[in-house]
Amino acid sequence: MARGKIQIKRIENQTNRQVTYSKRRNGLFKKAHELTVLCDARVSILMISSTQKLHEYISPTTTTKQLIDQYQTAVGVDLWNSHYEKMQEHLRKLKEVNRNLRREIRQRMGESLNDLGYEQMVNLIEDMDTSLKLIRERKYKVISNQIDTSKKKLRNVEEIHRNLVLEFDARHEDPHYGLVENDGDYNSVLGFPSGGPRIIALRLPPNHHPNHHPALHSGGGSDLTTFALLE
Amino acid sequence: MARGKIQIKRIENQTNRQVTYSKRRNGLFKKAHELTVLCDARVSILMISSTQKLHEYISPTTTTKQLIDQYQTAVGVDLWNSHYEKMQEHLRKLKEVNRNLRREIRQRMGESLNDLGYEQMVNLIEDMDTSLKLIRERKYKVISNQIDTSKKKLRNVEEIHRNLVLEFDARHEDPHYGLVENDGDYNSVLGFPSGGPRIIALRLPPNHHPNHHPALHSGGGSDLTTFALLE
DNA sequence: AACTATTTATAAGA
DNA sequence: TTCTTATAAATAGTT
Repeated sequence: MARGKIQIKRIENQTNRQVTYSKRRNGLFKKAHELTVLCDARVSILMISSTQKLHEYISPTTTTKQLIDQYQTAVGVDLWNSHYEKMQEHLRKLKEVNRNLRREIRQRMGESLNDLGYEQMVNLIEDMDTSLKLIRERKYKVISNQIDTSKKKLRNVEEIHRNLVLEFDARHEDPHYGLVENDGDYNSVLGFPSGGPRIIALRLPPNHHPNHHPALHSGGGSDLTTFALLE
Repeated sequence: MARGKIQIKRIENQTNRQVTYSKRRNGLFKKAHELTVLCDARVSILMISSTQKLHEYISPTTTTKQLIDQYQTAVGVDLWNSHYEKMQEHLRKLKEVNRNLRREIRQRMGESLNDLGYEQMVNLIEDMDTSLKLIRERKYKVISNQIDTSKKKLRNVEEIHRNLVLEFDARHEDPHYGLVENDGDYNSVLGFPSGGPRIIALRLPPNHHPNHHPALHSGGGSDLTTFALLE
């Protein structure tokens, strides 16, 4: 626009094009900024040069993201909709499944029975009867397992007790023996809440017999001998 | 820039501002387009006026979405991500809820009982027992309703039958009477699957008695008298 | 929306 | 890139 008029068509000279791009870009950004200030408007300019470099202008009163968001709202076509669609669909299906699951549970709890036909109600009752039997069986199994475990624990404790009595008999001339910690309260061992492996520590006199009883496992270098109870 | 220099600051006169916005907007878009052509660049301009109107320029060689996508890639900040996050979270929660619902149903069907403690199992059995009672009560209620309905239908059919017998007695000298359609199969009326209102048509002789019986409603101009069954 | 005096942008050259 | 400058283009104020 100076020193000669130019045709508005692609500048073939690469350097020239680059220079013009740079100059006009600044001009454009300047105009955009003037518009922003003069007219209290918000402007976003994104441009990509023929060399794929990106430049942007954004009015100081806003952000590019904000303006793009507003653009979407105004234009109505949600630019990220295509990104969302699958997710939206997934969400919809999940909600549907959820609704159905909730209804099934409600019905199994005796609510929302209006949704069920007579046949379905009969089936539900049959099904729940079967399930209830299964759960009761399972309950009995759990109970009997616990009884078994308790019996084993009891036997184990009795065994330890016997050993202690033997130990006591063998060493009754020595006044230093003694049972420390868990002093004979075997009943607590039988309770339902099962803790970790229970340890009973027996303080032995320093010079104890090397091989006392096979069921007693001697602890490493410590003078505390430990007895692991069967779980 | 003509007829006097102006300060680059907000134009207070509303009309003036509007006019300037319009003029300069066109100038900006024209410049943007020249840049597009001259320099083989791609330009996107989004602008929002002080009156919240949106205008845009986009190089004919591209689309706004394309340019915004490229902008994102170049700048590295994913504009859509923040939009996703809420949805992702929602999705995650729904899946979790779904999982729990499924587990509850499985447990109510006697599966996955390993996840339940003894106490929980006892509670479940109690709960299911109660629910089962509820459902059975409901079933009995449905049955008794159906029985009531059937009884009503039966009484209605009997009434019609009585009327037909009376009608027959009153006209036994006329050999043209006859029952057409639904020829006496009252049992089918008692079946569980309830249809629409049942109609029994009785073909009467052309010159029948004007007032036969109050329970028989005469159909309009037709010579078919209809009997509506109570539902 | 058109006009036009004037400012501003910028093409070409350095 | 930046500066210079002749000239094209844009536009503020007016009609």
